[in-house]
Amino acid sequence: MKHSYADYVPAIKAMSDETRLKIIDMLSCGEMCACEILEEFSISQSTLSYHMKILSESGLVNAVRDGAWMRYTLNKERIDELKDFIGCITSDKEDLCKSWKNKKPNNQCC
Amino acid sequence: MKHSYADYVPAIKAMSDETRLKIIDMLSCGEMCACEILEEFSISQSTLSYHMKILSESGLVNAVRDGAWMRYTLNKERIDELKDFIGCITSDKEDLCKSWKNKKPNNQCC
DNA sequence: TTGGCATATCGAGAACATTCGATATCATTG
DNA sequence: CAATGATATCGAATGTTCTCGATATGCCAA
Repeated sequence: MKHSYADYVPAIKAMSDETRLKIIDMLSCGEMCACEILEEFSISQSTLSYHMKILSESGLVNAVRDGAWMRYTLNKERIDELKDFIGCITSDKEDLCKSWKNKKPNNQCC
Repeated sequence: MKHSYADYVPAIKAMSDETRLKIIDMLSCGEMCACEILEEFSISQSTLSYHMKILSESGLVNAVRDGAWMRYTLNKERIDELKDFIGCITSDKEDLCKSWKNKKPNNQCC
């Protein structure tokens, strides 16, 4: 698989915050609107808006306006891509490994 | 599964950096020492040491001293835990969802 | 068309992250 | 035990993230 690390940094950064992790967890149950989400936290409305922006700009969350409300859902495709990416970089890969290893005789370092 | 969001924040933060993602990718090929890793980057030795500290304190990477060198490996167990956690918070869960949804009649928001 | 509710943006302050060069520590080898 | 090489830590500079209150915008309903 081809991938650029930088392509995934915003999504991983989006997940690297306790509040946003909980929001993702909540959205896994299905669509929620901003004010419903807000009720579960002790943060200001502007702070929630900031977090929702980070989540939606990262691609992990879809945001659609419905009248006065914003309705949020998880972007499952994007989340699957991220999971695949993490699976990929944490598992052995013949080709890439050849270029990083095998440069030195065994067990010899610097 | 029981989990606390905060337990996973350091590991996700550790992954939210391009340099560290590449290091994880490199380590997926097997053990490497600091100076081998350093060769692949254009960063100072102290900066690499900082990144390796973040990775090892997050639990994603094992660090063992071998004489003058540090040998790094991926902590596959911890990585699997993280993958499980991400899988968990991004998939529907009967019990938790009940507490977040079903508070209001259908489709009614704030 | 005005009032009120939902959400977004702005500006500022505090906290945290990243980088570096300099220096300290620790291990090995002569 | 001195010299050298590998790694860690320190202190400072710079950039980024998170939070808030204040205010703006967008939408609906009377």
